[in-house]
Amino acid sequence: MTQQLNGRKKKLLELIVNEYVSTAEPVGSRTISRRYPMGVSSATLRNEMADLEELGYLEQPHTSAGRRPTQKGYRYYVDKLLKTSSITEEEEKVIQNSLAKMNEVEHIISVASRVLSQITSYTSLILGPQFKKSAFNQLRILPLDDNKGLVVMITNMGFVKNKVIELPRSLSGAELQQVVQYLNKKMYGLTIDQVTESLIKELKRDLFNRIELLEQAFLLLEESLNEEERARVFLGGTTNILNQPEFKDVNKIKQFLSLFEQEDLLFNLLEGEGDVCESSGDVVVKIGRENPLEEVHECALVTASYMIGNRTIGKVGVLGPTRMDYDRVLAVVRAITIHLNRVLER
Amino acid sequence: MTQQLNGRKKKLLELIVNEYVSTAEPVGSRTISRRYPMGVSSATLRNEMADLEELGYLEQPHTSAGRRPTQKGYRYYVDKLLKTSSITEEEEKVIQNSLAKMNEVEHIISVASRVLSQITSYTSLILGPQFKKSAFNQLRILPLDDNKGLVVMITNMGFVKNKVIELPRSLSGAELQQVVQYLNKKMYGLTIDQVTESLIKELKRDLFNRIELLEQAFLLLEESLNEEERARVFLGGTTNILNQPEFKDVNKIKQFLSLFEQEDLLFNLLEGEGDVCESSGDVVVKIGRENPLEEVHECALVTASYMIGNRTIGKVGVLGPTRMDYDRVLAVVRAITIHLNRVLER
DNA sequence: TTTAGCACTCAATGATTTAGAGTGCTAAAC
DNA sequence: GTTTAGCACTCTAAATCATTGAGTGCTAAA
Repeated sequence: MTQQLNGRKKKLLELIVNEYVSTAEPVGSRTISRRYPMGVSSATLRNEMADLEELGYLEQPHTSAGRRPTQKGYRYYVDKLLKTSSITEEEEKVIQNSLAKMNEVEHIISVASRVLSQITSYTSLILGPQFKKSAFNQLRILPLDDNKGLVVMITNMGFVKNKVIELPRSLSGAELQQVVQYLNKKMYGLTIDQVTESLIKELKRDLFNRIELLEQAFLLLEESLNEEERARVFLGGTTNILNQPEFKDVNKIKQFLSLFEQEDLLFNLLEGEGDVCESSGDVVVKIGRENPLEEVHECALVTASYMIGNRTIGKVGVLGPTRMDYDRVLAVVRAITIHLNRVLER
Repeated sequence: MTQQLNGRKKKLLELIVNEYVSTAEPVGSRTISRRYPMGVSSATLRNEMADLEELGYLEQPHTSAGRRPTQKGYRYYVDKLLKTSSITEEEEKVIQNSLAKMNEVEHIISVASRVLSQITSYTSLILGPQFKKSAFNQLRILPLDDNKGLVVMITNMGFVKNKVIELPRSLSGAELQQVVQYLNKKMYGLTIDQVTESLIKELKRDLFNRIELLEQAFLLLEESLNEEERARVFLGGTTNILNQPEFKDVNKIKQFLSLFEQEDLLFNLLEGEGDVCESSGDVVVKIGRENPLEEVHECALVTASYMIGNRTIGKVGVLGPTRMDYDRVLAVVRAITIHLNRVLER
């Protein structure tokens, strides 16, 4: 389908994309020949542009206007024409400095998200570390006073989850230890994902005679499964899109912004993709309708995974108009991901 | 300054506010006399309206337009004319049902915020429980393995904060217990607010010979002081304002929405006020420029405090245009607060 | 004090015009 | 065969102008 374009057409498409990205105005043959002398006249370019339109890479808003890239045009640009550039040293420094001092994971990520949106001036989304993908390490019950205790669950990735429960007096310390030991043995090494309801039922059965006493301790487990179903999505620069001329219509703005209030959609946006095609663990670009979600049909999404050790635990993304500075965004996303990996390694 | 208005003027102002609130159009004498027959002609109303304008309660966008309430007009309406109504049974049910099942505090509040914005169709803000206002209860160090431990800090309001630290092997279990015991004794009953840097320094001095070993444990304390400086602000319906005709200008939208990305501003908005005047712990209304923050000069903010026990731990608020349905919003905020108090009581 | 009547104001709406950027096509030039 | 100059044509965006109608303020009579 996607034919090979001759050199001049490639160059032309590239110029048009660049020009349109920076001006947001449909670009005409005249503009190109004036601004980027290619040794041919505007008439020639006109012919070439008509060809590119026929091939589906360009479109006209109306007959007597210049042309702008279609989704297919952007796709070709990203796949074939993009030269991987890198970010400026200054930007590099900004990233490094902002992430350097932080300790807490959530904090790091929220800062990363802010930096990402600032540098790109688009909207950033970062899918936080997913508790459920980390492996169970141990469970402790820490007596607080006569009838209260703190259940603490720790995962191999350093997540800690806890809950204050009431401890029936009738339970001796020794018994408690036994139960805890048993649970630890059974669950060690499983990811939280794998602690299914059926496993919990099984555990309960095994501990039949002590169930009621520890009903509340189990609550922690169950809540971990349900409530934390979706990791938090960290947003930055949600209003940046308002600077884009294509979003001057209030209804579009509304549709776009209300997306950010639906964390489940955001989660799917980030998590739902990257399925197979994410070969090298590198950056993925989804343009316009390539994304099933209607709200982003006029947007492009650039994502990458970040990891602790060799395990992917979340995603970094930038969402902007399809008329996006892909070159730059790709570089920034790549850089942020690398820094995030480094910092999270501790 | 604020003179007494005669009965008819009061009634008229009330009608105008109501009418303007529901239509968003400046209301003219004719409209009023047609829609709400008061036994007098439009000419009479015209005179009365001219008076109200002179007194500063009404204004005209331009000479030949109807009139709309000024900030002063709204203030008079809220202070003198508002009849406290209550919410519908259905709304009552919605609130009750949404909040009933939840356990975790954060979750409760985030749901409350969503419900609040849904019912009012304005933007809701809830200032989450403030860790720093709860009192220190105890600190524990829980050994994880040979060289790691989990520091757990628990407050009287059931907040738990923790951090994984490295434990130097050279520290014996008994020594550790001693240190922990000492810290507990020193800090018991203080609010986190009161654990100042100077106190930490003092503690460090007392434990001089063991400082280095526990440097990291102190980190938890220090982070508690700094990072969690501000409690989280939970938002709901941030895009609801886009449905309001007075916010059809993209720049206004931008200014308004970018407020929501600055948590510190939101924090001040909610916390900074309610200072003294909040006599009965009841609902507070701030209209337009009564609020120092420029971004909300065309908005009204309705807030109330919620509490655990008899201690205020956070605030509930609704932010909308000054042309707000005060009657309804006050009722809803009141209701939400009551339910929140009840649910948080556990 | 109230009201009818009337002249006047002004934003909003819609029609009309104009200007300019850009296209497609043709015929000549390379 | 490609490229180019020239030209007629198209269509939007901006500017101008006229119209409409809701609403006011004022005056004089009830």
